[in-house]
Amino acid sequence: MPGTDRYQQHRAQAIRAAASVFSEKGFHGATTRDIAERLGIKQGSLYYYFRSKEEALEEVCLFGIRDYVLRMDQIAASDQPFEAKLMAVLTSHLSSYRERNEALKVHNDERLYLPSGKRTRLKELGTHYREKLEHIFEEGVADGTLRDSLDCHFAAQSVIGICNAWGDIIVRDPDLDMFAVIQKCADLLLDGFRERRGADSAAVADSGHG
Amino acid sequence: MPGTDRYQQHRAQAIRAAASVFSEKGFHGATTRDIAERLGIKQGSLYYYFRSKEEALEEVCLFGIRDYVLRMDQIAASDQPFEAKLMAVLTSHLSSYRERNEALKVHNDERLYLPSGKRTRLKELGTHYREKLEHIFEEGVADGTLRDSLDCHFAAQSVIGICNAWGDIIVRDPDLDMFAVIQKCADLLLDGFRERRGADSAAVADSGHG
Amino acid sequence: MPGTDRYQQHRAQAIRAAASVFSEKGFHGATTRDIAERLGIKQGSLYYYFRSKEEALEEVCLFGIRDYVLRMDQIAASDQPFEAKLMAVLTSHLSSYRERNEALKVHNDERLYLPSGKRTRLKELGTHYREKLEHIFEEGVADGTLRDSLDCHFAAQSVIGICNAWGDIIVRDPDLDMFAVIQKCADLLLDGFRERRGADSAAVADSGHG
Amino acid sequence: MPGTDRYQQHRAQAIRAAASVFSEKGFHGATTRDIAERLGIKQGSLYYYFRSKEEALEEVCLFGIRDYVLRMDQIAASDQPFEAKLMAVLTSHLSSYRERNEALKVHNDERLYLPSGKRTRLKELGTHYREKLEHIFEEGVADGTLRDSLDCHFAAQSVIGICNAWGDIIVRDPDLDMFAVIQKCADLLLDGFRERRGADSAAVADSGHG
DNA sequence: AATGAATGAGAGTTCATTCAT
DNA sequence: TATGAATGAACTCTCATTCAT
Repeated sequence: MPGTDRYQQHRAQAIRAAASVFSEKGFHGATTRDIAERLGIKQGSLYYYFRSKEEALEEVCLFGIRDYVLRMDQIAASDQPFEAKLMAVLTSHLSSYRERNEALKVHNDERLYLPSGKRTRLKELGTHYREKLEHIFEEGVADGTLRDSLDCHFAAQSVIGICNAWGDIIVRDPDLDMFAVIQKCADLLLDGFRERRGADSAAVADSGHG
Repeated sequence: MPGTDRYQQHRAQAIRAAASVFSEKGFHGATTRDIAERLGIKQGSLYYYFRSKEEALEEVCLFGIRDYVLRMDQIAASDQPFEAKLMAVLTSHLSSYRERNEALKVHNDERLYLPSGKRTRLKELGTHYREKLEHIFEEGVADGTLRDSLDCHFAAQSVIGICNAWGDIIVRDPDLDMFAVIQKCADLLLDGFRERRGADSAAVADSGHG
Repeated sequence: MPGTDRYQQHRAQAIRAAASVFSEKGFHGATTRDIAERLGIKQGSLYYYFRSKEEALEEVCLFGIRDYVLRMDQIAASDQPFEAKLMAVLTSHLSSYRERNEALKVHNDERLYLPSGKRTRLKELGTHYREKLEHIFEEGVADGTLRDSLDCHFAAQSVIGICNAWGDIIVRDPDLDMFAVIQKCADLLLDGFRERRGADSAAVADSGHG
Repeated sequence: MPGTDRYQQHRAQAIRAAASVFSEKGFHGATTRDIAERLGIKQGSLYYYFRSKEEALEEVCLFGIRDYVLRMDQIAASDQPFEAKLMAVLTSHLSSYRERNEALKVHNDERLYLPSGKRTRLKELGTHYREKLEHIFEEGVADGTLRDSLDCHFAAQSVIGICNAWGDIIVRDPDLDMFAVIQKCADLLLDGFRERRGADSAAVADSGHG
């Protein structure tokens, strides 16, 4: 009997189990038995929670970006300088991976295996995320923090790309210092790798390093 | 299965067909029948060219990074300033994707499905690539082009990450202007997004970017 | 796959079906579909009872010699004169075939197709059987029933060989009088085919050797 | 161009190769590629010598019993006492195995996989062999060498059974002393295992044993 | 006289899914 | 709420066979 509170709790566990298995073996490489085993139930019982393996993937993907998008909304709505928002975005994105929120990885790598019909909601959320991020960049340009010439679409995509790349590495290497990575990403995104020849550049380059 | 020239030619075509299918559907999502069909032969005949589906994946992955690593060697060995080398790396990496070399994407996304034994050669090549790239960054630091404080390992990983992220986008959107992307990536990596406040920043910002 | 009673019962039926099919067509000539059909289930369902066709063969072979060896133990432990034990052995062995225990035939003809690792248990049981039989012969020699010069190893192998040969014939010809065969085998094994002439027979027996 | 002498020679080699492979792996377990490899030619080329794998089996079986039956004819036609003929039969049969005439083993174990139509010739030859052997026994009874009560059909079958059983063992154990086995088989068949209680019997039982 | 290349049928096996209990 | 049992479709892979060369 769905609708129950307990049912929803169990279902959430099922989604997490599916996320874990999908992220390890990929959607097609994972079996419903794998998922059931991780949950501690039998294969057939899984269908009490999902109508199909595909629905499981759908739920995992949604779960993966839901709070991730939510946090972006919060960050975007907050009243901080650009640099702080960027840090918040990086932290939110990368700690998603570290908190074993394997669902995000699944969303990134496996969502294409959903039929396009079931992908629209995800696409909307993804677009929403990118647009918010773009908007943050636009604000940065407007208030003079960022270069006038900046292509904010490019910037947003690049941030997402870097975060996902480092996210994958972080997931695979639990000893990696996530906050160091976040810091270095922020430096890269703000100032790049090149040495500043001007007098004041040192102060800028230093700011915020632990 | 001789080392005939014709045989090797056909086999190369088979590898390309496999790359194409794997990149579209993933290793587990793709069927040997898919590959055979793309090649215009019957399913069973594939096994004239590969001992197994897994061997096909192996060959695709190797094919995917072979010349990619080769080009990196050439770039690293060349006698150019850092900025030029960076541009060359970005161009090589991203045009790998544009040239429909789907094998690179497959290498990135699917190589983990190979048994670890068959992955060592790939790992070596990948490490070699990253080390060469790191070395380019180290030279950049040494000659004063890059910040002293730069973590070259981080830098190399980030470049690879950004390239793969944009590579995926490029593969999916054939109308995207690849050279514009390359240019913007170079700008990001060199100078970041932040506005230069100092007097001299103009000189830096100028170099050839629109 | 629990240790349920019902499950074990069904599995036993599956083993018997496999025995029947293997004995008819040989291991490689039989298909899993054949076995499933004889069981009245669909091909894929067989794998609920066996992990592989090979495991089915293994189980059949074990089933084929298990009680056969057991009966030998009982006979060997019994307190009867040699002739009675011999009769019991022949009866046990041949009626194994008549009782449509096709598993024994499978064990004899197909066990070599098992990987050597899975054959050790069978080898042990087979050796055990032969040794018990040898021991019966040794007792026969010791109590004066059998010739002093008898090679008991040869004798045991020969009994097994004759039984298997007649067993094959018996399986194929259901009208054959099994007890007549048993009797004649006993006669052969005890006294051979030659006429007893009394005093002078020795001269004849010599001719033709070495 | 069949009919040539060279062709027939090559074909004979092909038959022997097939015999070797079939005896090792069974008819269904062997592949045409296996046979071709043993011959040193390529898979497709085998069809220059056989219309089908089945025809290969047919030829092997025929080859396996042809000279075996021939030798039986010679033995049966010869003018020797029963004991000598028996020895000749045993020697002929068992040395067939030792001479790596794997074809005989194939005939025994695999002929049932031929369609019954193609089996008639074999059946005739087999029957012929058994009848000749039976006839030898009948002569032995007639001349008083063998018991009056002997079932000659049973006797012939038993001889064949024992020979095949020991033949299998001999094939697998190249160190086994074949002539010792022949001698012991002869003893068994003539006099059985039981001790003779008559005064002179000791001499008989001893004769010929090393 | 032999082979490279291909084929198609069928093998064993896996797996998402169903359903009575 | 969960499971044991079964299914059928699909998959990877093998193999006897063919045929142009």
